[in-house]
Amino acid sequence: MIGEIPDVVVQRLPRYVRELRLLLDEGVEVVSSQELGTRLLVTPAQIRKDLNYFGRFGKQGRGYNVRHLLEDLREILGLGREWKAVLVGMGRLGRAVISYPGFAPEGFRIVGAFDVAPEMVGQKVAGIDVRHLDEMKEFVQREGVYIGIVAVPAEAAQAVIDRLVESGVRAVLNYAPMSPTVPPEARVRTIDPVQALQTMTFHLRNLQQGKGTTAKKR
Amino acid sequence: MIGEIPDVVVQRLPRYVRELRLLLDEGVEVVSSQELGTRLLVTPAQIRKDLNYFGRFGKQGRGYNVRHLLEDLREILGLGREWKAVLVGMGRLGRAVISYPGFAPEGFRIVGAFDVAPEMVGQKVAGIDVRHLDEMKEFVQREGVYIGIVAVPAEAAQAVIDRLVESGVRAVLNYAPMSPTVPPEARVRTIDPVQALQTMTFHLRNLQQGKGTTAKKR
DNA sequence: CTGTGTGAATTTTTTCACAGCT
DNA sequence: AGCTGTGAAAAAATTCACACAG
Repeated sequence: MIGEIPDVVVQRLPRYVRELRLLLDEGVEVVSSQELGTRLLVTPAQIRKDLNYFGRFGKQGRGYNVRHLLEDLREILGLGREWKAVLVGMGRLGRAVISYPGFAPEGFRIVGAFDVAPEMVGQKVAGIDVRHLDEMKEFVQREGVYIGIVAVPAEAAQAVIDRLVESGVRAVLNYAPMSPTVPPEARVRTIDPVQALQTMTFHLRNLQQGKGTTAKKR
Repeated sequence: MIGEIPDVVVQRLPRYVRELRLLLDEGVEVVSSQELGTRLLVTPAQIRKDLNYFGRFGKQGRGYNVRHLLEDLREILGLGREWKAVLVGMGRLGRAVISYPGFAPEGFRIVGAFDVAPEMVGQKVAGIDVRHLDEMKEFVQREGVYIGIVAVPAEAAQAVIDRLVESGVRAVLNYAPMSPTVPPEARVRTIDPVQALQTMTFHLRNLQQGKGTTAKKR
């Protein structure tokens, strides 16, 4: 039923979902590709094409029913259920991630935390027991976890990702600043704020240096 | 001199930079597009095409000098200097960002922090004074800051971004889960781990719900 | 020989434009 | 009349393939 969907299309769907929820909260019942596109800075044709990969959700002359389209897209993205995740790496970054309140409302629940540092293992962070990495495989398989979040130093990340995938994890959210590889049965996405900044400085490179700490006031 | 570079090319350059530094640290002096491509999961032709937008860095029959290519790419990306940044939003996320040790080694220094909450303003976090948002514009202009980092709730983010750009900021790193818009003189990039997860669940959607006892093998 | 630089070919992605449903 | 769904056209990105430099 769903054929081969270009990845670039899948990447856009979550943005549609989020905007549709805003529209729903605003009490909007029907939206045109035009209006949705304006709000998301996407062309109407692209929205229609994207949605068309999955079915015919619109009513000609009218637009899309916000509630139904939202529900359908959530279903398509597999968001109609809760997803368990494990987090590896309980350093500063890992602790920030496990305390981040943005995952749960979207159905992502961190159910296990792992590290190798003896001083971390056995602790409880944000209500979750920190276990030794060696217990991870058993845990992942017992709990049926398919998502892993990696917050270890870059040097250790590939090995951790390998172990996650070997344990049964099929989707990895990587916070380590490196380019990981995974076997074809798994996916990985890297969150890297520094790289995001570095792509923008390209366009800024001829701007003036700001005043340094020793600069005189003007 | 540098013509119109496709954005998709610029996005890849920081990855090349990072891999080249690793190679340099390993003592590798020369690398082929083949070898670099293998390490980054990119085709050799793509690497050669990308680099070609900026000049001829390679030696035929030999490859690219790691040190020189690294330096040249850093210069192209504007990474040969320190960039000041301001952070807006000192909630849980903002405090994690300001304490994140990954920015400074790459030349991004957070020099100012802003919030509107009276209980935050006046505090010092990670050695940086938290000021009221109303002081931001003056600060940004006095210090010559071109980068803003946004860690406020989604509802407030667009207004904050508008104020940043109006203050003179030209690049915004947005941590709020929303789709911001900026005028053409500025750039914005959004860091959104939830969306990253949501693009991956699409491929996982037919996996079993996991609960210990009903684990299934294949 | 090896591996770059680069036009040409191919593939992918986006946009156009309009028939047809409501 | 308004707006979707969708082929066709256009644009963009990627890959091919090879002349040629070291």
